[in-house]
Amino acid sequence: MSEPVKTYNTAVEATLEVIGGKWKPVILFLLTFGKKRNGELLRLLPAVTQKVLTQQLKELEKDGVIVRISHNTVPPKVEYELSEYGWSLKDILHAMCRWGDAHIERTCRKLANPIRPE
Amino acid sequence: MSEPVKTYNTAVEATLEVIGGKWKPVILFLLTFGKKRNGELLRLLPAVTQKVLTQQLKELEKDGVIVRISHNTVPPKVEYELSEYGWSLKDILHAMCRWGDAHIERTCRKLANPIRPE
DNA sequence: CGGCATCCAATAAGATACTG
DNA sequence: CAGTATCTTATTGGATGCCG
Repeated sequence: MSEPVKTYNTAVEATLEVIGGKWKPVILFLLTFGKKRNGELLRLLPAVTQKVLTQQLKELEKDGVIVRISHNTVPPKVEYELSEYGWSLKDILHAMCRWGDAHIERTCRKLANPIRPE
Repeated sequence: MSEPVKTYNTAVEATLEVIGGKWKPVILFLLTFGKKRNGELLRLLPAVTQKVLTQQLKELEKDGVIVRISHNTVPPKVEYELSEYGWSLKDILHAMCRWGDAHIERTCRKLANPIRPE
């Protein structure tokens, strides 16, 4: 009944298992600029629904790359932040950001509301 | 009828549009070790079917990061290689490989047939 | 060998309503 | 505010057979 030990053919596959979700790299990237609340993430990612966001956050938490901080207040306040382990993804995330910038330039597309550190 | 200009909220999204497919980073990573034939890729990625592989390769070609080389022989021979633009993804791919190595270590999983340069 | 077409199953995502 | 539950639709993926 216990999980069989997973094997991979390339190490890249192991990485994808953690950050391979459609929105995970973007969420993690946003968190490199600091803690974010659920509602903030929804505003920053207009194309993502509450359901999908919750799913992705739960998986990221289960994989130990983010931490969920629930303040017991009324109204509720929940914050998400990168865990120490999550910070080890910074190189990948920022490389993806740099490549994306160049790719947008190349394809004549646009950054609507470039998100940069506050 | 023409494609509207896409806009993004983060540059990371633009990157994901190119390498966001489930197998794309792995395929690209394998190609950093040199040209590969269709059949080779199928062998290296036992979990991927011909149909899915073909799809991913086509999209990568359309996005300009790989090149399809079709030799007009019998039997047919088709090779795929990184384009010059595709090589600009190297930093991301190798960062993903390094992180995956560490993650496998951390989670006590295994690399079945570690793929390294020939 | 490499790849396409078809059909069908599995999974992911959207809409809406409701709750502590 | 930050979710959950349920239902429905859309997208993705597997299996099989055929073709240049």
